[in-house]
Amino acid sequence: MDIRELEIFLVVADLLHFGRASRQCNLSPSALSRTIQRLEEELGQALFVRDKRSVQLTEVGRSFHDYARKAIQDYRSFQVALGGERALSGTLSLYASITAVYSLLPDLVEAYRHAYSDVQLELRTGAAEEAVAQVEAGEIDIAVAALPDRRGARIDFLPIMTTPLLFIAGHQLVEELDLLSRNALELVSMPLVLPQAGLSRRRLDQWLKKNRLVPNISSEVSGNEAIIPMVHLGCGIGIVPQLVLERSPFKDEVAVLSNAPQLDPYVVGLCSNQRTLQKPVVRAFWQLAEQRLAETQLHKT
Amino acid sequence: MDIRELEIFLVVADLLHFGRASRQCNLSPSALSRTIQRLEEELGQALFVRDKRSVQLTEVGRSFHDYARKAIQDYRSFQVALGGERALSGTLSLYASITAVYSLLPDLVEAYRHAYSDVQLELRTGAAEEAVAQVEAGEIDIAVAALPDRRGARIDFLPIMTTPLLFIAGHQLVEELDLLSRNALELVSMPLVLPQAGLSRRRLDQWLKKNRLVPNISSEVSGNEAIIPMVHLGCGIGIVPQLVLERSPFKDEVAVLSNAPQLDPYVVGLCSNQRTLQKPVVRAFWQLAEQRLAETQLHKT
DNA sequence: CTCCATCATTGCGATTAGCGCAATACAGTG
DNA sequence: CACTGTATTGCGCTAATCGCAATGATGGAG
Repeated sequence: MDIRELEIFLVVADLLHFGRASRQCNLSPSALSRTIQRLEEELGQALFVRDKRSVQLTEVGRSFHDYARKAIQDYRSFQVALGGERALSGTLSLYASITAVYSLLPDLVEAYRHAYSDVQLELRTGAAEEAVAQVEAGEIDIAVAALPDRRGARIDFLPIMTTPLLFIAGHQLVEELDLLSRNALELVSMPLVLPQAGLSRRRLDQWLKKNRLVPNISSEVSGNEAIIPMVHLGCGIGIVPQLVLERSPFKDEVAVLSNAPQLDPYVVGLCSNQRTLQKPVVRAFWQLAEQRLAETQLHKT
Repeated sequence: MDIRELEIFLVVADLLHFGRASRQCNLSPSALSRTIQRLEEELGQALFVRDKRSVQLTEVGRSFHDYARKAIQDYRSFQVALGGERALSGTLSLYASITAVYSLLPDLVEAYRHAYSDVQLELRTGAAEEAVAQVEAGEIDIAVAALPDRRGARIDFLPIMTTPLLFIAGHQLVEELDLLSRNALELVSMPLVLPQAGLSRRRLDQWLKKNRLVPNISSEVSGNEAIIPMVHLGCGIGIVPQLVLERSPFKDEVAVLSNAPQLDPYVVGLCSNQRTLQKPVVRAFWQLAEQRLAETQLHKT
């Protein structure tokens, strides 16, 4: 009977759907199922009736829902009261992909430093791919990076913004190959400049596989930022997140191909493992981000 | 942050002594120390000041004490409310040594059946030694037996009563060897009837070792109950818990040797492992026993 | 002053619990 | 009847937790 298990229960009780709940909790379906089983065994009462097709709360489940909400509430209040007593101190280690350093980080870090000036910050930059691994290993408290498709265990993500994946080409190449009048399938047969690995590469590979195409790769580079100069040099068509393009000094030297395949957008956000996320210094950063996110959402509507 | 960890914290906060707290929690000192460390890390604040010679609560520790007590209270209330909604049902498996079946069990079982008549009881009897093993293996919910000196991990005990270990001999033997006028050291040099294993055997072995004596074992039997007839037959001096002697049909046929070594008394009580003790059916039995125990204590005073 | 007892902590090996993956069971659908 | 969607279960693996033994530090006894 753990705070985390209570939270998991609340999600299931809210959604009444194990699969969706498991995704929301960043948990495999089996783990979620067994978590609920554990709770039910510990209480000696069933919390849900699984009706082969639907999930409903039992009477006991409803009582437990009240209890769980209150218990979590109490715990959070206590944590807040604790934070009020003493200013946070310690070290917060951040890891950010270059993409993220340009976009999200300044805002967040400024706000954090303003609120918790006693916390010493440690910022490391590197490839987005590495970020998740660092978080999993506990080397880093929070990574600010693109969210991978597949999430490891005990990792929490906080999506902050999305940015579309754009196909770009140098102006000269656009004219040479008459790129603007071609359809998506034709475009991806042109010479491509791709990252060796990473999310956008996987997205393209998925799309190619779905359409049974083999890419014509003119060059592979590491890192999204490096793609843009390569494209500028006319090596081929590149794929970059809009966010990266906007911050690039070459952004006016390349053209965006609007007649390109629609890949799923890049999602950028925070990434931390659930264990270190318990640390107050870390949780504060996370909650600050959530807060700013909520404000932004409100602002939009 | 687990209910159990909160309880552990409360014990430490109450006793302000890690060693004693660890014994009260049936935990090794190291495990207890690390449990507190975990809590402190999770909260990001120290709960105790370890002053090289004394342990004191910090300010945060006092707040946490309030929180923990309330959280446990809430949980217990919820469990009670749960129990109120539906009568307990299921199976409770008990294991009792013969000694215990005669003494403690009738009271407890009757009270339990009266309170929770829907629970199906399963009673197995056997050697006291085996009881703890069965509990550890999870084969049995609760054992009613003598408490072993060394307790395994994750096992909870509830001492209910103590009974002294008595040296007994057949009347004929008392006269033959003039037992009543001999001192303790001489007595244990006489032929002895001992259980092959078990607590009373270990107690005697300890005493012998301390006094650098080698026993003169006339016969070894299994089980305390069997000792009495053997003693009655004049095989030698036996050692039995008073409780066993009282219930024995031979109790008038043997004499108690008051001039014998004083061994630590037998402690009889409940034994369960902390995991199955979470099951409501099991916890109910345990709490019922605690309740009756408290009433008895009150009665005495 | 030295030796010893006490007490919290830490290193280490072993055990347990919790997770993800893949397979399974089962009901509704095209 | 194949197929999809959904919860569960078998299994291997990793991480958490425990007990034992050693450590370090401290105050009291001889």
